[in-house]
Amino acid sequence: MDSAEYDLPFFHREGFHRRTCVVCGHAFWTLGDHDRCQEAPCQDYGFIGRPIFHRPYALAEMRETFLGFFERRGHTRLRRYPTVARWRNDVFFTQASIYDFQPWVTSGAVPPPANPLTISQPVLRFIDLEEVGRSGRHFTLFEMMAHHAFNRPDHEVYFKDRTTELCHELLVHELGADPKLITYKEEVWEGGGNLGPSLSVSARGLEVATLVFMEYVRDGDRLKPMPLTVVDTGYGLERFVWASQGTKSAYEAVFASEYEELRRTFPPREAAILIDHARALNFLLTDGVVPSNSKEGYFARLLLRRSQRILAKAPEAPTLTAILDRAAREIAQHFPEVGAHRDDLHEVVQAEIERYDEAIGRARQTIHRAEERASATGTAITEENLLEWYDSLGVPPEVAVEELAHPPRIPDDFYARVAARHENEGPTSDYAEKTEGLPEVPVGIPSTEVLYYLDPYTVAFDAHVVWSEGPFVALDRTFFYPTGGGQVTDRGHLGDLEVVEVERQGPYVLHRLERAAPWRVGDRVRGRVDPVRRTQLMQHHTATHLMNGALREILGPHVWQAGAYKSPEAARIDVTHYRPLSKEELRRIDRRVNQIVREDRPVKSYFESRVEAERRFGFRLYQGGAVPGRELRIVEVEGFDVEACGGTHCTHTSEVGAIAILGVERIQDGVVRLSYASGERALEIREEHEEILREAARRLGVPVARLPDGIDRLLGEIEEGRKRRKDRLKEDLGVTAERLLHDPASTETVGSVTIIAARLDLDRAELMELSRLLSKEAGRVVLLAGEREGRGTLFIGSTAPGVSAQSVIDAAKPLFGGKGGGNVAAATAVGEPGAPLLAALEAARTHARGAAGA
RNA sequence: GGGCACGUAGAUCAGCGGAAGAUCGCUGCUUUCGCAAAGCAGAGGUCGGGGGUUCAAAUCCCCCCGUGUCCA
Repeated sequence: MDSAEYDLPFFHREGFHRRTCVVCGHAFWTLGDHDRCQEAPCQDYGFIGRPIFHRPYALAEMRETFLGFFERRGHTRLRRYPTVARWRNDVFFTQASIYDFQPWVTSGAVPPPANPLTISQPVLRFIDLEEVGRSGRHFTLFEMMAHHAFNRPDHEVYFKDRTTELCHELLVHELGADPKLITYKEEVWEGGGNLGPSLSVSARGLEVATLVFMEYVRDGDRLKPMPLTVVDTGYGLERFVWASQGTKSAYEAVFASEYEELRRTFPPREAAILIDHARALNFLLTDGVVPSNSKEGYFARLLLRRSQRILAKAPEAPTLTAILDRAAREIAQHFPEVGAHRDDLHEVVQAEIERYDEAIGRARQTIHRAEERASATGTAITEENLLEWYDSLGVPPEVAVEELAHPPRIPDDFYARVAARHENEGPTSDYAEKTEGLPEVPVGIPSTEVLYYLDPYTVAFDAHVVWSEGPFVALDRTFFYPTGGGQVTDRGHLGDLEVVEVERQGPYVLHRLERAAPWRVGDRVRGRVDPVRRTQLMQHHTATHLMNGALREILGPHVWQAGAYKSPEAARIDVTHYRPLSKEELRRIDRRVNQIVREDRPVKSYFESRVEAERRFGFRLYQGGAVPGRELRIVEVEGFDVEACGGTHCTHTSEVGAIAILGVERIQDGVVRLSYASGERALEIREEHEEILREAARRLGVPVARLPDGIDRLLGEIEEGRKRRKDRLKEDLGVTAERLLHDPASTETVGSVTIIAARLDLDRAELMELSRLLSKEAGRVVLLAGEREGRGTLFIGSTAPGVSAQSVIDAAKPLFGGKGGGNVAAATAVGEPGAPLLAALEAARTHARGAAGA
């Protein structure tokens, strides 16, 4: 990056000089007399005991100071976004304040909610997990304070110069830092194909802020200017608080009395982990993450189980829920949604603790059995076992070691070795910003005016073609709803041609036709949306909102939508929940949604400013993920459910018709899926189901009401028949056994051994069973030959000590081309088709006599 | 989303190529006024489902389903 990028008028106005750090070699700007950039590790911490700011600030006070400062300088204060970045598929969590505005706002597709803006965004950094409590400055969750500006060519807000000036003013004038302490180190930021210069702001060894200027797009080796430049700043609130207090670690400054209370029971590191995790968990759980074994849920589980493990060491410690409540009280002062719904949160946590206990309990048995086996075989439990148990059973090594009488040493690089086990795993193809082969619409084409929001019932309209390529057509206006928000595409006709798919491409709605479009730009076409399909989609979409509302009402506010799909045939919603739904819960949900339908509540769809909508409804709005834009489209089922949603909806709940729940399944740990249908489809499906029931009842010859009994009876009969056949076979074989024992032709005695030989028409399993009956007493050798489908089978059983069934079969095998084997007690072989089975039986007899006589 | 482990009697599990087992629970009998307990006898299994390899599969291989767990 060209050094001119950093040569800001502000630096010259204020009299900064540009230096080069003698340690890291980076250039930096300063008013002081530094030869180092003031950032760790080039510079040791110098602020411990020597605060950077003019007085100590508490967390809330510092947050307010920051936001107020930028508000007074023309920034709009925004509320935080959820910590779970449901609106993106490349990450699980919001990891920086700018994530709130990616990709739509930063790409220019959607105007920013305010410009410039300031925000305190709680962000999660699981990468730092191991450092928490160790480094003194890392947090799993921290508040990234930021001011952002988005500059278009026709509307420049501010960029590098003003950003740096604001930062400096904050540090020096607002917080009273000595201007000579501060350094602005030149760095290059790059991410997602964009890059630009950045300044990292440090004082006395502590980096307090990063000022990033997203300015270029990488185009091969060259840099192209971005149409929209972005000021992306990040100020660590916790670091500011720490810098103002100069305490030994950041935790004391940030968590104050909370931390002190835990320190009475725990050493510094553990106290820090507990309080840090409690804060992160409060946000995660409030934002609808349910602990589970995959995706977002796993991180909640990780924090929860880690905390629980620490707590288990100290019986006198408060419970996890108590610690969470304590932390929530602090957080709720600024983020009131975090303090709400405590009982529900307790249940989620309690359920997870129980599951953890169960997992460890199960693992304990496995560990004990493994140790018993090891001591029996004279081997030892190894480090490898510890790794295995952690990986597959979830047993932390220190827990495993406690269970063992002769434990191995826990390797120092335990977790590194766990990571190594996972090294060769397949790639996670997450970054799926799919464009699905839609054609690019050239610049300059007027964007599509979408009409379906004006009136979801209008299905016929006239419009003009503004662009077309092959089967794709863009119109100046359309009533066709494109695939989006889990609602599948409208279909219908443009002119005489069928519209098979409608999709959104930036500001355009593209209609895909059954074949190439015959029209030219400017042609007028008649559009007709398939009204039956549209109606069904609207009913399913509105029904989905009703389900969502009822689920939250009945299961609790931890329920968040984790996905939804509405097709003309049926709809489904996936929600976060920590246990399978009971029959009773399902019944109540069914009753409730249908009650709301009958109540014929108005469903209002309207646009409202984000700020106002969030103020009125909170973050519950973002059930389908955060929605961009200054204006939100709100779909409100009066007094029941409100969501930000772009779909087409009924205007009254009664239009949904009946809702029929078709199925519930646990699609993943922590996520439950409900399938249902409404309107005509509900009736159709009910009819189909009834027909199936009637037909089943007819075939069973019972009335529908007695179907379950009928099935029981049928199954009972099958079972009984099976048992009877088995008994009969046993009986028949018993008779055969008696006959053989008393038939001199088949029985002979050699010394103390009785040899029984016979040829029978039985299969292998039957021969085995018969042999078993014949050799109940010791000193018997049983030689049985059977033939089925032209292939002879020989079965040998022996309870005579000197006669090995294996060796008998080996002696007989060559005579009938037999293949097989066995052990001393039993052996079997099957011969070639047509081979002399009797000769083999004779050979077996001869061998048995020899062995018995010897 | 990926790796690993697991799925055998009502429950907990053993068996890991050659004739399906143990413990607890259950049923009956003996003993007892009764209970607990003990002894004896017995019932209870498509070894998660489907393919394949093999003379032979609970056991080895592949696919699917379910559960647990670790990692992103």
